[in-house]
Amino acid sequence: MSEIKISKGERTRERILAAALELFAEQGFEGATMRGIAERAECSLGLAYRYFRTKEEMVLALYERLVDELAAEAALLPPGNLAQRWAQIERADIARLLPHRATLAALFGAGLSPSSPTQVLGEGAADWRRRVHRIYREVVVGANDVPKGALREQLPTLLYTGHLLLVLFWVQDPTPNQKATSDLITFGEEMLGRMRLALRLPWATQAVTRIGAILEPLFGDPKESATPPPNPPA
Amino acid sequence: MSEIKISKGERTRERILAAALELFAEQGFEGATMRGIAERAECSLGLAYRYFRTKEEMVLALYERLVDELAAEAALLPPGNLAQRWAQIERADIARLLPHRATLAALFGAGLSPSSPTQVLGEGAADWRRRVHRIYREVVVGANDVPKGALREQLPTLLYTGHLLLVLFWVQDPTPNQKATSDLITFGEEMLGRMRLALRLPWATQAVTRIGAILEPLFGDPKESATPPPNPPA
DNA sequence: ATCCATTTTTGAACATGTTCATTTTATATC
DNA sequence: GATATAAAATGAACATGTTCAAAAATGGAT
Repeated sequence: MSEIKISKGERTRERILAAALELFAEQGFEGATMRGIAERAECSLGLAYRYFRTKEEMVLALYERLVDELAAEAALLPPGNLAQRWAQIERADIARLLPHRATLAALFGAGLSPSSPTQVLGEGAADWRRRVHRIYREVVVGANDVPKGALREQLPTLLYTGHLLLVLFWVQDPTPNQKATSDLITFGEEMLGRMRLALRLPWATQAVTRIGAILEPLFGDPKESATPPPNPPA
Repeated sequence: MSEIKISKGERTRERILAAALELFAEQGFEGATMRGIAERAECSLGLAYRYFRTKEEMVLALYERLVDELAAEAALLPPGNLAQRWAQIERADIARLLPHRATLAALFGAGLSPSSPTQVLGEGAADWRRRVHRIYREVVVGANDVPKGALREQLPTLLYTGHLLLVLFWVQDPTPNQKATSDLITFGEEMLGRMRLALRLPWATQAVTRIGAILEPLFGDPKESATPPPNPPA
């Protein structure tokens, strides 16, 4: 067998992660306890913390895996107009996330707290944020109806923002079968379909550029400009 | 003194809440401990839990107070076009929330988890969600440039959604002085200014109506349609 | 004043996320 | 093979959110 040497630690880490995801699926994020995870992984409590600094980091590991799958899907996307490509990938993504809805809800809860170490928009997540951004760049570049120019720079950021909002919405969506989310995708698809028409209006183009510029610092690398939200003294 | 009889419990509750807000401001949400709060309020740990079922509920109490202030601001809003009214109230709101940014971040973190008892979009928050919705209805109704018709029903929902997103964005905004948020408000103001022009396009009107319809179930009363996100077996 | 019911208050106990000093196991070096 | 260095693993201890049964204070009716 020509297998790459896989350290014992790697295998243990995998075992723990598997146990964690099982328990998350069975009992939800806060229902699953670290002790329970360790028990199912047949290891001690402390060991779990050797491989995952925190419970949330386990969800983050799941998310990274899901991002890889999303990238694979995007690569296989057939050519077409932007609306089709966008809708298809969003629908596929939502479907793929379905078994993990409750688990991801935890990420989109705690992960949105700026103080959390697993902050979705923080330092720790910068790498896969870049990766997702690249995915949407591909979605745009591969479309056959996207005008050239500055839009090519801003559109991926906009689509990425839309994606995050869509997932956030989906996690909260109380309608049966998350129909509202589905409707929202269809709606977005139609809107994107009218894009070329709308971009005839000069202020529409300008609007896209501006909102892209505003959004960018949030999704770019958090640099020295990053301000941890202090509580200014009253 | 013609004071309304105020029970001892009420006073204690107030004392605990004050202590909590102080500590939140000084040490952030998770920095502040329930024991610390109880100590500063000069009461026992258990007593704090008599008046607040959970730590998050204290933040919720703060938020309710802030919503009341927002309502007061809205009532004093001078007449004008929708764009002006909207921008003014958003700017005032953000400014008012500033001292509590880190504290509110906790709400917008944990509160977005569908499993949280203090869920922003859940049963417990339904009352003040209705209240905020009513505020935005006033903002719309009081504007002198809003066309009649279905829009009058959908616009408040849209503005409310925008408000939530804006606050969410603001809490995360890493730019110095939250400049990006400020830019976003200005941008929104200009867009609303072009509203009448845009609504000449029939599909634009239709778009607003549709997205309003999609969003409504999320902000309406959560009824039997509410589906707590289960983790379907893989 | 006395008694009773209600409200208020307490402090101990529990569950769970997290840390850490220590021990055990694997791996490389002689 | 013996030994030393690094990796892996342990379990006790800690901090904190939360619960709860019991005690203390309060207030009204007799």
